[in-house]
Amino acid sequence: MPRRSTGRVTLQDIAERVGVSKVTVSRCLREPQRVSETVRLRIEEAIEVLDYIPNRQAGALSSGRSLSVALLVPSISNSVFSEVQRGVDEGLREAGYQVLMGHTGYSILEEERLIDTFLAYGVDGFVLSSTRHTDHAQRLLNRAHLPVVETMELTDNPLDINVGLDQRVAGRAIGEALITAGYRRIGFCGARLDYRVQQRLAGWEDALKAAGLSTQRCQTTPRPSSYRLGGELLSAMLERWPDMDAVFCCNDDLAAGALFECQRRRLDVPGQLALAGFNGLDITDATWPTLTTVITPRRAIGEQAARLIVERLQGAPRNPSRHDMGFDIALRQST
Amino acid sequence: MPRRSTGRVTLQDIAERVGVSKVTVSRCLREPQRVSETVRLRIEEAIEVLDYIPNRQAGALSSGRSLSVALLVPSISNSVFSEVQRGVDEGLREAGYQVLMGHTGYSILEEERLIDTFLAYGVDGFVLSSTRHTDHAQRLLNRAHLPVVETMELTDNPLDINVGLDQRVAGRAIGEALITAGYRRIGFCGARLDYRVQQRLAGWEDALKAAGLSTQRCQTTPRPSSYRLGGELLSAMLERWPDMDAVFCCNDDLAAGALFECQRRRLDVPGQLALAGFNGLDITDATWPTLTTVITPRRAIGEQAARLIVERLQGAPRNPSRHDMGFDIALRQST
DNA sequence: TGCCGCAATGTTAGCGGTAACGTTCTCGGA
DNA sequence: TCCGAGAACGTTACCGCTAACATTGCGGCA
Repeated sequence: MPRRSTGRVTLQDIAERVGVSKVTVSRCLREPQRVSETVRLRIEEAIEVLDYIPNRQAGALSSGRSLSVALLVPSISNSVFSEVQRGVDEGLREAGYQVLMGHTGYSILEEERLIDTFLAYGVDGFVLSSTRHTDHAQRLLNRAHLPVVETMELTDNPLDINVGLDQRVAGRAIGEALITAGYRRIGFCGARLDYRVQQRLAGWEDALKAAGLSTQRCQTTPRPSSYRLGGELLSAMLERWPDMDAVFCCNDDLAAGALFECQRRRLDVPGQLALAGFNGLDITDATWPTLTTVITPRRAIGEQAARLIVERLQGAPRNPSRHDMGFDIALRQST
Repeated sequence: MPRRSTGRVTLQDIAERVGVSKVTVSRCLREPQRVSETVRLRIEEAIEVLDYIPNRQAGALSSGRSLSVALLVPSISNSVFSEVQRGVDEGLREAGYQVLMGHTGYSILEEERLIDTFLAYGVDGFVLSSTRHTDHAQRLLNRAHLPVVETMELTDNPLDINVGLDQRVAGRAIGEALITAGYRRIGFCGARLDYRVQQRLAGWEDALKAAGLSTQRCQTTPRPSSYRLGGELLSAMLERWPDMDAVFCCNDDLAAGALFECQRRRLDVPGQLALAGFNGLDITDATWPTLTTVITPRRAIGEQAARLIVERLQGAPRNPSRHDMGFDIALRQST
């Protein structure tokens, strides 16, 4: 007994109904202008009537192209990446590609696992949100000969394409902005401490050292960021360094949490303590006082990544490149 | 000239290296206990050495199962759904399924498009985050004979499985909580006005009417929620109804934004105005004052959805059902 | 001794598409 | 009249994997 089909409508069903071969139907879907008007109309009608849904697995298997691209982000709940995702999604959808998203939970091992999974699914390209990967992951990506974009931070050794901003320069810039604003006893508070946060910390140190200021007021933890953690870290810092006059928080969540803690303590911001965040999330422009932050071009990063991937998928040659998308300092009420 | 292969390592390559047929290799991957120890070890070694990655498209095409499930959420940036996503993801991954996520932007037309896309990709099931769909989407889902879970709200007419909470009852509960706390001139502010928000609004009206209170203080807009919008809506409401003593915001983003606006106006919360939100996002427990809210079991909803999908994928019969996951009222400092 | 059963592996025939090449037919120009 | 070029459609052979069934070999038991 032959294996029975899944029961779904196939190209063959359309072909039989119209009285042509299934290649003609396939052609009609991919290059309509190569099929005569009359046949095309009848095929389109049959597709409509039978609710035909092409089987992409079969198509991909046969053509070697899946028309999908994987986007790996560290965390879905972190709104930082939802903007990147939007940019990527929009750009790729226009070109007819579907974005498949995975989240690594900030773990390069999990990233490796996902790269493996999505390679198994036959994606045509990858957008990663870091430049740090396991050796095995790098090997897999190199062997696959697919376009790969590493986003968010910049690196001197891109796997392929690199789109992001210099996190260290940005950290230095916000440090300098605080110094320019007159603050002298500036703290840093950081959570998670992934590579990007470390870079921001290094930039903050650069700025303070260049101005001859102490970099000792530095409170970090490997725990994941959250509003509450921002409050906790700030409390610990106020305890250790009561004279602190400003804090650069490694991201906006911590900064907002720190602000709430100040409100709880009836500590005037920026009168008694100035606060700065990083990323430019919506909340920084909504709180009272509004929060000074570094606005990162996340959407633009996503769009650029999509553009470069599409270019490559449409035949552009492999050409390792680095795209610095810059950043903006938004000086707001909190400093 | 025959079509050349993609150059990727295939089952055949492994088979040749080990000196067995490719079926044995395939079997070794799917049912290791059915292959002799010696052969198994040699196959595993070959897989390791050659960095073999199975081609899921081919596997899915042949077996009719893709080991993937689609999860459609309205918005990725809305942290409400990231918890659902985590629950779904965890549950499905354990069972060996990959979650493919799509976002509908709160549009049922876009949902329809995504259902079509993911059917083309051959997913084995769907988790939707609403009970509202286009007719065509419903037809597609019914015809596909796949397990489908509609989450978040409850419905009397589930497509298949329904896991959520009664949004109207929850809206009523928070209304009653405000009344019990002594508030009498209670407002409602809502954005987006999707079905769930409408239900919460109806619940709020139920509560107020039952207590003989006026339901006129109701400010809504179709615009999407944001912190800033919460501030804008509150401003408009204070203008129209200066005597208002409490506001139930349809979600936590609006509530937080309203709180920030109160701080800006030096309006004491809850002294001069009480605020309540909906969902129980992290921020509600971090602000000063902390925000009263309805805690929805989003993670549990996701986990339950995953459990029920897996059950069905493992052979349980179709059995339309409704699972009320309840909610909790968290009375905090803002009321 | 012969036969059965089972473990281990192989053979065959697809799954639903698409690339590459073949065939048919029409039509215009030398 | 004949030939050649396209347009329009068909045939064939895969893509890489797996379901279903076939085969082999060995041990145990009547």
